[in-house]
Amino acid sequence: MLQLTFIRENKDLTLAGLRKRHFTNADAIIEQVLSLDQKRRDTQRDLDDTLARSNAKAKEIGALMKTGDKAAADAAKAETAELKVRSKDLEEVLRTAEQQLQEVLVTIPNIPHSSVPEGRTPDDNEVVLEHGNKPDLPADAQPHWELVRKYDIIDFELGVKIAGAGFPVYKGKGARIQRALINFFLDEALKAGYVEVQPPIVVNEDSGFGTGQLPDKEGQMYYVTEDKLYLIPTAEVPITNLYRDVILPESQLPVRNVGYTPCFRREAGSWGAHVRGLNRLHQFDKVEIVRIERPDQSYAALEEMSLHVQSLLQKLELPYRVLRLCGGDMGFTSALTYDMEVWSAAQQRWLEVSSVSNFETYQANRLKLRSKLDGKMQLMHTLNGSALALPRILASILENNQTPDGIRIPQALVPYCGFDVID
RNA sequence: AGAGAGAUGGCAGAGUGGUCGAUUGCGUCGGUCUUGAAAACCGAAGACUGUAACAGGUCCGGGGGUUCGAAUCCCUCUCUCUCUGCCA
Repeated sequence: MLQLTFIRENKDLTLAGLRKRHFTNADAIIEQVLSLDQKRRDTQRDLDDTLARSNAKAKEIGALMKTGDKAAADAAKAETAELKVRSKDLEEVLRTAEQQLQEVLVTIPNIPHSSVPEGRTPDDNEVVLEHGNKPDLPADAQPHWELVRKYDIIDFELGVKIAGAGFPVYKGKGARIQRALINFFLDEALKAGYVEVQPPIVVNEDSGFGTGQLPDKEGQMYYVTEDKLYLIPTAEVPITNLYRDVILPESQLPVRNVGYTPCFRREAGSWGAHVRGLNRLHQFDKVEIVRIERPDQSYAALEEMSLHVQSLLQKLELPYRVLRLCGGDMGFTSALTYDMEVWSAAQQRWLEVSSVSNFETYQANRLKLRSKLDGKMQLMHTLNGSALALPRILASILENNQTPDGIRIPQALVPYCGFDVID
């Protein structure tokens, strides 16, 4: 959520940012925010004034009671009735204004960083760099959904029986390579200075709101109605919310956490031609890195996270590219996002395996995540990134490394797998 | 799941209708002392809102109520603890 004072003091900047996002109705909505804010503050002042007079009267009555002047006390009591009615009314007006303001504010996305490219669709994203050589596969190379059947390492039909489409069953070396990838990613993060956490994989409504999934992406999450809990779509939600309503001592900054969790996404209405096999699932595994930074350090941290993710891809010997998302393609809460995509040789397409974002104070404002720096209380910057999401990594490893004798496991992963080929 | 107890500042823990934003202890920070540290002593310190700055307002788990006045009384929700039951 944007800060009200920021909008108030930087109206033009705000509008320019929203335009970059191709956010419709920006002018009208900002006008509405400003007028509601004005009303809120005027009412607040009236109310405060009324309450101040009530408080004074109450004190006066207390003093009169003490001296035993009952008649004077009763007279003073009579004077409070009007103040009471007035403050009740004003409270109601104030509550309504605050509520309306909140309702509008949560519909406004984050302001893009100045380096975010102009653009409307994924085609407008900027390719920052490409790394590695795309392998030349023989003509009879198979996509991963054929390969997993051939080597019997993932069973999609069995998953349908147990749960439904999009819930695969990993078997044998398929299960072991999943476990290997998770451990590899976690170990690499530990080496880079991250502290491992194991959060709950369900969250309450406050948590969903804190990181921005609610109320915006309600339909994207599985919901357990009986207990009012959401299955997490990413570990970003529980891990970042560890710091909700927290004032971090300066000595604890920066915070670096890494966590492995399964992730659940309903993906309602997004099933189509491009989602075969592992390309899009309802349940998948992911290792996530989360950081909390001083505002002046957050963009350096973002670059560091990007390099960390790239180092993982390099160790896995996967060709990849890094995109800087354009204004129209960025997530609602982000100020700057890098997407990492690996080359999937048999499908002949790039697959997104990581998204690394700086949210600046957007999440922190909802979370009330602050720190006192240089004697001033201020919102911290939150960042997160996948490091990494498993299914598409696996898809790419399977496709890129297929040989007539089986699938070669990347060297870095062999110690974790305990085998060097799937055959 | 049943019965009972409880929720107060970073933590511990007072406060049961009126100068209580809240005693005290520990912890934290600053100072004195010391070559330095510890100890001792002295002092400082909540958050939000608001103002040009003061002032003012709000906050004792959440919400509502009684009262001129609520941390304190009433209702309700949530959570925690203890005992019993069940269970990885």
